[in-house]
Parts: sequence; C-alpha cells; structure tokens
Amino acid sequence: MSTALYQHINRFIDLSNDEQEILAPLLKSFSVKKKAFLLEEGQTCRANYFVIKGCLRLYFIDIKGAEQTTQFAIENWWITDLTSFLFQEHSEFYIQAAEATEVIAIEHHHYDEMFHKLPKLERYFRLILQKNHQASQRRIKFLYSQTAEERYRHFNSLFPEFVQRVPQYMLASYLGFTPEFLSKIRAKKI
Amino acid sequence: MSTALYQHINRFIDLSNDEQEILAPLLKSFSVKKKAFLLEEGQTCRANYFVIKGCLRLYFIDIKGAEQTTQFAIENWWITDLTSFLFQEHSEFYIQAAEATEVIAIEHHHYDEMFHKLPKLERYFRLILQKNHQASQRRIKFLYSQTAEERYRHFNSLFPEFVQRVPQYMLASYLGFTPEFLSKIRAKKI
DNA sequence: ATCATTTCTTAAACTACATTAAGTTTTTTG
DNA sequence: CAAAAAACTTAATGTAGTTTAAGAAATGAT
Repeated sequence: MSTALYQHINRFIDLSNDEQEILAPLLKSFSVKKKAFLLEEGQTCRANYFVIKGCLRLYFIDIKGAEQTTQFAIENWWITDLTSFLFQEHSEFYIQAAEATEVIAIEHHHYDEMFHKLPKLERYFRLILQKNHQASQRRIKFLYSQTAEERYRHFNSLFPEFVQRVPQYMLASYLGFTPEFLSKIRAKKI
Repeated sequence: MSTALYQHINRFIDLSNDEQEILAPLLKSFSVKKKAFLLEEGQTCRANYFVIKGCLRLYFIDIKGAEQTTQFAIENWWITDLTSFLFQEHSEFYIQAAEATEVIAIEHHHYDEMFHKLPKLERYFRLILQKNHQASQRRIKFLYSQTAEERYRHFNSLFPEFVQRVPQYMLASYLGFTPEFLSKIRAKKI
C-alpha cells in the first residue's frame, strides 16, 4: 500500500502506526489504465477515490450528447459522485482516468465502519470537505465573473502545467465552452 | 437561544444537555434586518452563520458591476465565505439578508475551540459539508446541462415557494442570466 | 394615503459563443 | 512503421442570451 495517503492524512491529523494498521484493511489500492472507467452512468458509485498518481475526471453526458467535465482530481485529491456513493443510488456521472492513474479506494461498505473504528478521521474528512467547499465557492465565482476567453487565460496562468496534461476537449468542457472555441482563442495570440 | 440548531445537530449526532451547555457560550444568536449585511467586500468574514428563520444570500459584484448571487441559505442551512472565514482573509463577497432573518453565528475565534471542546461536532460538520458538496455537484451539473430557460423552469418546478420569496433579480443571477431575460421567459407562457 | 424607491417589463440592436462540416495533425495500436 | 483512431483547427453561418433605455408596477416609508 502506498504511503501517500497516510502522509496526506498526517498533514491534517496525527495518525499513529496502530491506527494506520486499522485503516489499511479498509482500503484498496490499484491502477487504472488511461480511459478506463471507475464509474459509468447508470451504475452505483462504489467508492471514494484518492489519487496517488495520475488524473481522474468526473463528467456527464448532456442532452446534446456532449461530455461535460465537472471535476478533475490529480495527486492528493479525493473524487467521487458523492450522492451516488453515500446513498448507493444510480449515478448520472462517469469517472474516467484521464491518464494512467494509481488510486486508493474506500468502498461504501467500509466508509461508515472507518469512522466507527477511527473517529479521528471525522476531522480529516471534515477538513478535506472544507477544502472542497472552498474550491466550489471559488469555481462558481470564476464561472460567473468572466468571459470564456478570460476563464481560459486565467486558468492557464494558474495551472500552465495541468493545461498541458489533459486533452483540450476535456478542458474546454470544464471551463464551460466548446473545443472549437478554445481552438479559436489559442489561435488569436501566441 | 433558539433550539432550532440543537434540533438540527441532533438529526445527525447525539448531543447531550451537558454538551449543549458547553456549546451555548460559543454561539451568538441575533436578528438581521432585510437588506442588512453580515459581510461586505473587503471585510473579513467573522462567522459561519446558521439560518433559524429567513433567508441569507452570498453574492459578489462582477466586472460589469452586476451582483452575482452564488448561494442562498434558508432555514437550517449554514452559510459563509469559507476561505475568508477560515483564514481570516479579505473577502470578495457580500452576505446579505434577503428577508428579515434570525441567525446563529459561530465566530472564528470560537470555531477551533468548539471542535476542541466537542470533538463530536467534527462528525456533525463533516456530514453538513458532505451535504454541501452534494449540493455543489448537483448545481454544477444543473448549470452545465441546461439552457437558461430550462434552468428557470426546472428550478421553479422544484422550489415554487422559494421562487416567490426572493426578488427576481437575485434569482436571475443565481440561475446565471439577466433579470431582463427572466422577464422574457416568464412572459412567454403562463 | 402619498411619495420615493425598488423591482419588473418590453423591445430593438447587438455579440459572445455554438453549430456544422471538412480538413489537418497527433497519438495509439497492431 | 503503417493504418486507424483520437484530437485539434479553420471558417461560414446561426442563435441564445446581453445590453440599453424607457416606462410600468409593486413595495416601503412617513
């Protein structure tokens, strides 16, 4: 089992070796090939996923049949369709590997057990969810306050290396416009 | 002190009377007049607010000078600019009462203290933040998957009573279009 | 009740971005 | 390394939603 998750947890709380050993059997570690799916529309989301290395994305298919990416998760981020995961309902989302990715998964039937055995982790996940909430508030403001071109230039200036990592059509839908329009923007200037 | 918050907490965890008495001095309860502000741009967000009765909204002013509402909070919802609240940074948001509103506030200097004295509340806030995260995932999908008109009709069918409660210009910006366009949509059909 | 303020409506002109479709380049795979 | 598939570009045409501006209606204050 990779130590990346334990290191991440220890950035927020102190988890002893004994506690790590309690946690370990509740986790699964595995690799996902590029373009493989961890979740497809109509299925029930089985786990909450932590990215050790690589990149996952959450997307859905809109009425016109186009993929709309709503979230990316790179190293040290958690990703799931939370409603489907918590209530074991059918999902309207896909979770796909944008790159070959190593993940740690905590499955639904272990999720409550984890908090029962290690109440300390309530705090870790509260802090993670706070970060998620901050990211959501930032994202909504970002989407509402700028034009498509500004959003692209701003995102590109904040995360230039990430922009190179994913196909432009994924990025375009994440930023809220079409791949053709992104092409146009990029052609305008250097 | 209103019991609404304790009732809400007890929907998620068991909080004894003793524990309620530990919590009480960390909270402030007060009324906010319609249109009054709990936070203005440039200020630091002092508290996380729980709505007992009424309605608060979170908004910012975009480049064109227009108000963009990003969140509403009605009865039993928490609202804050989380980044400004947690790190005591200047905010780019306003929090305003859309109606005369009764709130309970937990101020920043009591927030960590609260978790220290009542670690049980880690779980309560983890669960609240999970609900927020679900709401964010739903909201992003909603914004990306429908036209402006569909968003209005869908929202109106889900929350007809809420649509009557707030001015249309607040709703329009929340749904991602102009008040003029909302007027146009409403004129089309009953 | 009356005046002031806020909110809502209407309509014409405008624009940012979508759509369509065809061609080009890059990446993947056997 | 060749063929297929995936990703990207270009350009013409189309449209959902914005802007502007003025008037009408509703709400609030005294």
